[in-house]
Amino acid sequence: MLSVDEVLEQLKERGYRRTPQRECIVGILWESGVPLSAREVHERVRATFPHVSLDTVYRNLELLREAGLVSQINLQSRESARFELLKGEHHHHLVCLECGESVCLPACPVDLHELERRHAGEFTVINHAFELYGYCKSCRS
Amino acid sequence: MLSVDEVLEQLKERGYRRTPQRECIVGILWESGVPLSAREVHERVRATFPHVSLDTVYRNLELLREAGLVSQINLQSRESARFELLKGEHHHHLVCLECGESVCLPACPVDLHELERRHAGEFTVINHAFELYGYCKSCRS
DNA sequence: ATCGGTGCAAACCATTTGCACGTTA
DNA sequence: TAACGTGCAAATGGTTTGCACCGAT
Repeated sequence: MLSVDEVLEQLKERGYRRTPQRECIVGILWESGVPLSAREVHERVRATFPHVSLDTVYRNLELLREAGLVSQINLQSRESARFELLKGEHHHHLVCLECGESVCLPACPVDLHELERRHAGEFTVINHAFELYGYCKSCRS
Repeated sequence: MLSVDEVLEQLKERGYRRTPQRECIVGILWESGVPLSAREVHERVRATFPHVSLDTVYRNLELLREAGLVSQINLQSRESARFELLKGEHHHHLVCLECGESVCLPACPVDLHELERRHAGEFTVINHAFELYGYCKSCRS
């Protein structure tokens, strides 16, 4: 379970600098339990740094994604991508088709090693995505 | 396992008309084993109907998706969506991060009923998405 | 004769990029 | 002070929409 400082430390090890904007963006992602869109991150960052631009948010999210510290989620929805800080535990989400809110699934239902083994011949598996779609308590009427 | 005609028949039952463009788009999706982007569908349709517009392709793909006859796959990257005709069998894909090509997984690795049961209280599960990402034989060097 | 479907062009919207300046190491 | 990071504005690219005409039922 990584802390905000540990995340920033990992960035530093990769040669990235520590800036107030970057700290704030990581902090926002850290605090929020659920995946956020770039726009949502931007709005929250602006509460502290009103001058921060949306491009900076995008650039930092991309950078965090490349560093493997953030996962980007955009399967099967035409909406904007959502980003989540990976604090360590591997998991997936239940996504509400109505309000877009997402809930964490307690565990990964997939035996990745088994799948990797099965396809080792033709494919090198790097990553996977799994999402459940449906309606949350307040949206199913 | 649905045929092209059966797909068009299902559309008719929902009040949609049978047009040459629509027939052709369904035919293209049918022939292609792999998911295609809207642009790819457009290019292939144009081989037969040079005048067809990209918007028509999008409108028909959306219509087929709404009718539950096509599944939309958004790769974990920011590339364009891909669309696949559902001929009946439920399955998922292995997607190459380099060339974008996808391979069908033989089976669904998820016990959906189990998951539905587990979350029945707070969530009504409608659908799910699962994708493996990695590198295919020719792209991993 | 209707009303859905289509083509065209313009609009939209999330995301990306070029550039000049400010900041971190 | 040398890159890196940021803000701004403009570009990009996939997808959607308004509108007038065409064609299937």
